[in-house]
Amino acid sequence: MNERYDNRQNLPLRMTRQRQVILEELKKVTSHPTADAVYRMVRRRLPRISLGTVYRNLEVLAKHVLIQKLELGGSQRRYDGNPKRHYHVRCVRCGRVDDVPIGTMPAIEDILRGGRGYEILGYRLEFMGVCPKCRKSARRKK
Amino acid sequence: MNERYDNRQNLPLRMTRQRQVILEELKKVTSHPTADAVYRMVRRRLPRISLGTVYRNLEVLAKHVLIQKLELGGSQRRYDGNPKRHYHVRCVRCGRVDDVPIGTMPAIEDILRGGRGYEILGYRLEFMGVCPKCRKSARRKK
DNA sequence: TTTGGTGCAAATTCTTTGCATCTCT
DNA sequence: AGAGATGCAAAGAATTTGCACCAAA
Repeated sequence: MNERYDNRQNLPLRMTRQRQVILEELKKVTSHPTADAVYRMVRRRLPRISLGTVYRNLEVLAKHVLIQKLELGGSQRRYDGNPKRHYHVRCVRCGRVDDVPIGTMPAIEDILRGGRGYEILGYRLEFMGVCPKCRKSARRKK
Repeated sequence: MNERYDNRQNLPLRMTRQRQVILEELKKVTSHPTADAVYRMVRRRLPRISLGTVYRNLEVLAKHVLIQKLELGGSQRRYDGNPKRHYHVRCVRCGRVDDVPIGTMPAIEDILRGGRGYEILGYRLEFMGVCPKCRKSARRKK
C-alpha cells in the first residue's frame, strides 16, 4: 500500500542539462506548479528550452520517481518535487495546492482548519488499483 | 463536511427534453461515463443532440446537484448519476471507475480487495477548501 | 412573449508527437 | 559512435463558446 505502482527508480537515466535544471527548479518550490509554470521557471536559466521538452522530462522524472505527477481536479496537471506520497489540499477558488502533513484520517481536517487556515468544504478519496478483469488479462499475458 | 460546496439545488431549472434524457440515461448506469459516452447513450434517443449540449447540461445538472461531476485522474472528466458523495476506485489500467460502498478509512481497502476483487496499488486523498488568502478576499467583497 | 436552450462549427486549452539535428555517455 | 534527447511546429484530445434559430414556462 502506498508505494508507487510504476516505479522505475533503478532504470538508467541520462541526465541532460535540461532534465537537471527542470528537476532542480521543481525541487526548489513547494507550489506544485503546472507544466507551464515549470517551463517559465526553467526558462530563466535555459532560455531556449521548449515546452515539449519540459513535458517530456516531467514525464520521465515522474516515471523514475524523482518527482510526482499530480492529477488532482481542475483542467491542468501539476507536478510535485517531493516524490514521497503525501496528501494535498486544493483551494476550490484559486486552485492553489498545499501539502498536508499527514496524520490519521480524522485528525487531518483539524490540522487543515487549524494550522493551515483552510476552510474545508469537502474531500475526495480515490483508490488506484487493478480491477478483476484486468488482473485476469494480465495473468494470461504472463 | 462532505456537503456540496456549490449547491444550487433550489434554483429553478428548466427541464428541456435534452436535459431530461441526459439525466435519465446517466441515472440508468453505474459506469461513471465520460461526456462523450453520455453523448453516445443519449443519441440513441435524441439523434440530433450535439456534444456541446451534452457538456452544457452535464454542467448544469451537476450545479443543481442532480448528478456529480468527477474529476479523477486521467485526461477525461467523468459523470456520476448518483449525486450523493461517495468514494471511487479507478483501475489504473483500463480507467474503469467503480463505487466504493463506504466504511471507515482502514476498512475500505479490505472491502476493495475482498468483495470487489481489486488489487489496490495506492490511493489519493484530496481535500477541497478555501485557502486563507481567498477567505480574506471573500470577506472583503462581502 | 421572453428567457434561456439548442445545434453547429469554430475556437481554446493543455498535452503529445514527428522530424531533423544535436548531445550525453 | 550511437542511443536517446532537443527544439520547433504541427497535430491531438477534451472542452468551451459565439451565434442564429428554437422552445419551455
